[in-house]
Amino acid sequence: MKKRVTVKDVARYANVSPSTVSRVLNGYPFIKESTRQKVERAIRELNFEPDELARSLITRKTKTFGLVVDISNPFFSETAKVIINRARERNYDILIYDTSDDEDMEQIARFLINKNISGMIVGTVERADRSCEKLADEGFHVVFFNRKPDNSKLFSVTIDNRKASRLAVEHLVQKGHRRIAFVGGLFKYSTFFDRYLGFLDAVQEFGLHFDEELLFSGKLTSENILRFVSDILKKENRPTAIIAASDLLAITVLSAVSSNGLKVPGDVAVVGFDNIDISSNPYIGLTTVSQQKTKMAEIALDQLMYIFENGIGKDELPEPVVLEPKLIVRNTT
Amino acid sequence: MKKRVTVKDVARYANVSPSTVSRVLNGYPFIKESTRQKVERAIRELNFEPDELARSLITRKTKTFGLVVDISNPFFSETAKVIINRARERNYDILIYDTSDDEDMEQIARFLINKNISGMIVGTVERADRSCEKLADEGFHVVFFNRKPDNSKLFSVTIDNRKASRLAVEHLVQKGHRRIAFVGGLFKYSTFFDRYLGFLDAVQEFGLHFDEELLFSGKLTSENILRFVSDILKKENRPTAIIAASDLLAITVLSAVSSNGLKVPGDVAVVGFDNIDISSNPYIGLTTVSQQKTKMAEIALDQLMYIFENGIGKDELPEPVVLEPKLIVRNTT
DNA sequence: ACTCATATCGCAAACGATTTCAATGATTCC
DNA sequence: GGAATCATTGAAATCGTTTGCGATATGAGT
Repeated sequence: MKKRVTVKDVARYANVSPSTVSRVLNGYPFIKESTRQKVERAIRELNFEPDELARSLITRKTKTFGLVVDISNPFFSETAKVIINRARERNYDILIYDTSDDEDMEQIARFLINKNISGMIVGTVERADRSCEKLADEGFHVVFFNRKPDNSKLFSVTIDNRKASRLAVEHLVQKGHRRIAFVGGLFKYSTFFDRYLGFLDAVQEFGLHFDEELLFSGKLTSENILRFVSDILKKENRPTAIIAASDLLAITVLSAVSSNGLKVPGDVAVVGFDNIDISSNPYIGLTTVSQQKTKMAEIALDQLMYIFENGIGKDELPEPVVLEPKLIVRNTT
Repeated sequence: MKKRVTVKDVARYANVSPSTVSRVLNGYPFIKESTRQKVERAIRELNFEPDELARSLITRKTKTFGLVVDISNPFFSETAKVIINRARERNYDILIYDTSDDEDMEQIARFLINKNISGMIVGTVERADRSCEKLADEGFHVVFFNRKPDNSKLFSVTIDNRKASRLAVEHLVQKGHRRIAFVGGLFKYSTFFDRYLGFLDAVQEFGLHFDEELLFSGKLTSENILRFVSDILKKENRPTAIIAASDLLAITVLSAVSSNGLKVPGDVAVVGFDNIDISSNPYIGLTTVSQQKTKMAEIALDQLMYIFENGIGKDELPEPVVLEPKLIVRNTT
């Protein structure tokens, strides 16, 4: 059981008081250059690392952020990887709060605050109600990731989902498709809703016929999707392409298509969103609109760290970041 | 900014000293029943929750465990979900340590110990060297999950991988297959090695011809696998079935098969291991040997919590748990 | 009644940092 | 040259618990 080296030890070694050591540690401005050096040298030579526990006990904050996602969803586990590793490099910890269904954001925040956690990155959760804004006053910061809080001043990083959809349609139109179905998620999620809007945009832009019946937006169970796709494929003028609002959905669509005896992409083209890892597996080879998930993850974390470390002026609202979607063409179109 | 209620408040309210409150909190035996009741009532009425930070500062341990896995691998993100949620119910936290490649176990442990973390569940990492055993003396406990430490006294929960392989072969033999290929991972991982051994067992048991050339065990890149599968499928007496040592591998195998113009399961049958979520997607419909991942996750966590809370006697080694594999037949066989 | 063991509990010192307050020394200003 | 200012540091309190030690009370044993 090795002995811990504390600020006291450093202080004694450097011939100063513990307070001074602490000040050096925290970048307090009024320290004589020479003593700063002494202290820093002592820190180095004694191999001192401040005890975050003791530190947190008094400052009432930890270098830990919550990551609120559905961790078994590949899109999120893949981005979580990025966030976790980047956080580790910077000596922060990430606590994953797993949530599949919609939970009350404020309740989640309370849970994290109780653990003295300093902020959270929210990926799931229905929609950002304004309750989160107040939390900033308590020193708890919230950034949105992949979802755009409507009507709120909180920071978010997303892709331009509307444009993303347009990209998908454009690609299909170029391939000669005119009847395109859209399998969307629940519209209360901004992501899905925006993708739907973009779809409508494009339908109009390219002068396609809009058919209410080629649109699905219910609960995303396998059965629902299989049934819907089967139904539309049995119509006399069936669609020749299907856009699914996520890769996971798209894969289910693929199965519905082939179980109806049709070929992809010959009879029906399919495109998804997100570009999760499995989509690039040659067996799937899904054409998809990429989210730039790595970049998105990095920005979300960086922003959170920034406002945590520097605070946030009353009026300087961080501009939401909107990334460009990118079409990745593979074998399903 | 609400005021925190502390043991002091509780003490005053119950008319005892803080020490007594603390003792009640920790189940100290010599407390008069009547005062225990008083204190408990005070705790309830004041809605007191002990500050884990302060607690940890002095006890030098946290109610946090590390989970060492490759979090973007579906098998692990799916089990992580189980572990995280179960931990949360019990008021424990999970810190994910993401690692794709082999890192030194002891170094990871040191990292976690520095954060006052009390133990870890190890899912990845090449193999458990004995260095982890010493850590128990420092109060840091290690349990293995999905990997069996060879030659070590540490706790582990796995499935009977050897039997799992046998199950797969048996199933294929029943379907009339006699020439079966095996795509395994690196043998330094106990999981993969055991699956290989089970394969050999079964080859012998069912009197199959063993052909060195139908065996792959190199680095698991997509290219390697595609090439290998293509090669063996081009032979004049090609295998009629392929076993892949994980579902992810199996899906890649599927693509290799179809890109060689062969049909699954008509021309070639394929079976995987793990039963990750995507495998049940009808488009994949992979026949696989299930790991009982949920149960495995639960046991690992429970065991870790148990030895953390009750300590571990010098000589009572916890028996490793080995779960039964279960064959799940879908459309690839 | 007088030990003595055994419950039961409170005091005060930890744990390892931060932070307020005041003291000191140096510098500047008139 | 004395007052005022400002940079620089240390002493001590604090954060919210746990815990070693000692004090008291209680009851058993003789």
